[in-house]
Amino acid sequence: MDAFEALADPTRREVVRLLGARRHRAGELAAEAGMTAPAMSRHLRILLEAGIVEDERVSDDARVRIFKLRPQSLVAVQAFLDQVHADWKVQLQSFKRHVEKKAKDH
Amino acid sequence: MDAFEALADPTRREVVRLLGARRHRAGELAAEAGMTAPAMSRHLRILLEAGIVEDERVSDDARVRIFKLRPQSLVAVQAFLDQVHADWKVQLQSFKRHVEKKAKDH
DNA sequence: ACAATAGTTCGCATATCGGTGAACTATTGC
DNA sequence: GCAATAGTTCACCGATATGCGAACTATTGT
Repeated sequence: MDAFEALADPTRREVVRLLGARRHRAGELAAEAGMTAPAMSRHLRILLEAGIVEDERVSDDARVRIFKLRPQSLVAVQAFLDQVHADWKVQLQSFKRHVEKKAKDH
Repeated sequence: MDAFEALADPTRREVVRLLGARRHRAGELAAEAGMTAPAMSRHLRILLEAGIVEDERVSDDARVRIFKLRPQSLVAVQAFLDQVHADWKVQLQSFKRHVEKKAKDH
């Protein structure tokens, strides 16, 4: 599942927002999202597979799993927006030239 | 369907890219995407409902429907990325301060 | 050894997605 | 009037997403 599909779900976007601010444990994320642990666990797996988050087990308690954001995973999304935006500017310029040419011809 | 869900599908992202460069007719988009007209028609409806594209019928042939991009619809996506990025920078700063404090204490 | 805790995996139910072909509407051109 | 064209809508199908509860694994603490 790629980044776009991963971000299509509101719960996963909320997770990304939370992890942008600080690291969270799986249980914290489930509680914050008002969701059962199994449901959150699957969302986290999807985010892991998309490379959007990574997990760590550095805690003194080996049961807990700490998730953090991999911001570099969002460059693909940003690149998409940038490309569309760049092309759109070209399209606008083209339209502008068209209008100016028409005004000049008349 | 919001912008994130609309952009989750690769076909619809391709449509957005194409419309970033220039306007297209529905049939052109179907052909470009290698897809039947009905399938593209539904994608376009989803993009319309998400406010990502708009259609026009200004052609001399009233059968054709011309689609163009509404770039302002992508600000929500950009805003999401910006927020995450901003929070992440704060998190990094916080981590940096933490490390510096630790180095100073020792 | 045992209870409690953190999290994942497994089945299941429901809903939606995305594709196709067939049928339909509307417009164009002869 | 009629065939061709542009596009949409409908019925259907297979695949997948998301939620839940139950069961399981692993770790902790007593």
